[in-house]
Amino acid sequence: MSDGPTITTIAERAGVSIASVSRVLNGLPTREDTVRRVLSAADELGYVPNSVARSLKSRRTNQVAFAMADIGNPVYLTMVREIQPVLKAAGYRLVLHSTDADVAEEIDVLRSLGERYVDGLIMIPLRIGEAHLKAVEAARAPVVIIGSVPDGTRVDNVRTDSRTGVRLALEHLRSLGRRRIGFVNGPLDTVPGSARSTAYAEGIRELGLPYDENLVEIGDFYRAEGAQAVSRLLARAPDLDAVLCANDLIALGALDVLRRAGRRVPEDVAVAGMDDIDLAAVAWPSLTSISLGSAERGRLAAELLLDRLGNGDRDPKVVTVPPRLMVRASTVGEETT
Amino acid sequence: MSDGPTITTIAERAGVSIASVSRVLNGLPTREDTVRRVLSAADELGYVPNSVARSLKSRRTNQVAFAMADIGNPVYLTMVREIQPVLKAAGYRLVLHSTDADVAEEIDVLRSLGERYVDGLIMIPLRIGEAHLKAVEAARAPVVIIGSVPDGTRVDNVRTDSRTGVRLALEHLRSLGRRRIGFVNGPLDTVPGSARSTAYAEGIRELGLPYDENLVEIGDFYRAEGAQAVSRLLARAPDLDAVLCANDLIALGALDVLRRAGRRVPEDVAVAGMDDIDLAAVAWPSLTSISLGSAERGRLAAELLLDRLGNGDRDPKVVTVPPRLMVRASTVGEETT
DNA sequence: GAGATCGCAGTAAACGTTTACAGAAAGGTG
DNA sequence: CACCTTTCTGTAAACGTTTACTGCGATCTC
Repeated sequence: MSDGPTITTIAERAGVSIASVSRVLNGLPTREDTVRRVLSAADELGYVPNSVARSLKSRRTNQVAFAMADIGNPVYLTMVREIQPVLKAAGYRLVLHSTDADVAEEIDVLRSLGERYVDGLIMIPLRIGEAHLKAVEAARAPVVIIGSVPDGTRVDNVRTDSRTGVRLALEHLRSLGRRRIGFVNGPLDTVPGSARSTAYAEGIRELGLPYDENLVEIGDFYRAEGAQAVSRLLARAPDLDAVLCANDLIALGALDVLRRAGRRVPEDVAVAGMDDIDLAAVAWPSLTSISLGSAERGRLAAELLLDRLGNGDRDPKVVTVPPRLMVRASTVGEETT
Repeated sequence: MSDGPTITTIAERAGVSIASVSRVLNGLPTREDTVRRVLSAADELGYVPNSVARSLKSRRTNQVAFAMADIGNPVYLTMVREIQPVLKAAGYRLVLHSTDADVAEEIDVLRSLGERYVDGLIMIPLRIGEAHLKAVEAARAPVVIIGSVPDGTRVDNVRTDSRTGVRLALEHLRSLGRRRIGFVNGPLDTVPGSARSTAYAEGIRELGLPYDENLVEIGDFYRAEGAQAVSRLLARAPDLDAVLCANDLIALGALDVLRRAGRRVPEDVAVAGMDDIDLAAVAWPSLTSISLGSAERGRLAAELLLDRLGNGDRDPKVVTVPPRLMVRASTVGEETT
């Protein structure tokens, strides 16, 4: 593990200057004979260029960071899986940050862009407040935010339309004849939580159904917390005939709770989730879900960032991925599987 | 997005030399007055130190890489989730590599350590051949391998004992009275595939059962491929009363296939998997599995690497995580859930 | 054959830090 | 008061690259 060879080592062995070595290695025009000597010296020494030195000079690191709350969340995982190959193909490495949805940590990631250890950042904050927006605008490297930012914020942005998503789900449930449609949400101070809350209230009214606050329960976007919230909901509104869950993890918890409570899905209670995670298709019964295009959002974010890296000062772009209804057994029964 | 301030900028503003700035920022003894001037200049300018320059000088990047086949695999995901906080607490960032189990890519990751963009690497190769071992020994930065390497290889190594794991599972199934125990494996040229294949043959004999090659089927370590393999197995050995799957994804596929085939689990066919992924506990029926301590292996690998980074030339360590049997409904029925 | 042109290679500066070394100012000692 | 410490600061080199500039020998042009 001795110190590796540098261009200086090569230059000495090949009997040329370090400038020539650099030129050869970068494919700049050089005399045939010099090229040969340098290349064979580099080869014999097992030379590998030092990327740190190169970065210092070139001011590019060929690294991009992705920051999300927790890679255990299937949605973020899906995004990582899409983002990575796109970046890799473009010659970038991926640095992963888990922020535990902690605002201070997220701000810190933005601040740390000043260290210049990455060329850009893709971030998906659960909550977006003033502090975020200020930090984003002050960021020292290009940033792409996944999740709606206020209009006018000068940052590349990939969004989905969870309002329409909720509406799609509600219409689907209503079209199956359901009238007592419960809603299990995550925290209201999160971006998706607040959007989906509003959308549920609106959607219910548009369908001509009465808004009953007993049909709404708030937990968190995880399976266990979701399951508890569903239990509470079931206690408060035992007559419900459908449950819309603000994400699929909650919905999976709901399937469990309903099964244990002896309710048949979908005969007694139809269940729909959101995000269309991989698990939705393989759960039992398979889960009807609103796809919010996680994979596509990830890919688009990566592409937006690459585009921005190649072209520093174009205007910020906003890309919206439309939600799609994925109908499966948890609302319409097995026959369609 | 103008170029950020450097210590030179600060030095000018504070009217001192760059050396003083550096000393103040690193907390070296300095006159009170100088400290104040430098700090306030740094503060006003929003200075953030350039980590690339720092790395070049210090020869440390505070980055560590983790390379695995595919982060979509729950086992690797679990490891990432364990590794990340350990590294973060020690001040390291995580660089993620997905190699798609491609040997050339894995070798390339090892080679790229010469670029010195990370201080160390944790790698989990699916196959380990001569080329790997050579590349590992030649690596220009500390490496920890998760997965058994041949004895004598000079590298830190975290292993599990899948042989014992398979035996635990077989004994469990036998103790439940099962005699026709099928085995669905992944490719034999992989490290786990070959180990588990041998272990199954041995284990069956030790239980005094006849080895029947009709009870063995090979697919791949994924759910879909596993399901197909289970279908084939079921066709060849319709009388089986238990299936051991070489990982949990295969086992989840098995649950599906058996349900569609009208076999009750576990009454007609008991199913056991390996890895004890999160999903095993929440599947329906919940899945009996051999835990191979993925989380623990990840954590140990990170700790080994940190230890090595702090202490370059201790002898390589080998740590083994013992397998544990997690009994759930897919072998013993619902009552224990 | 003299001067212009060209292809190539070497010197040196730069990227933004850290740090060895030397020098200056201030204080203490005889 | 001369000298020795001590404390602080500045100069400069170094980390490993890339690249602007300069210079040299060879080829071309008339």
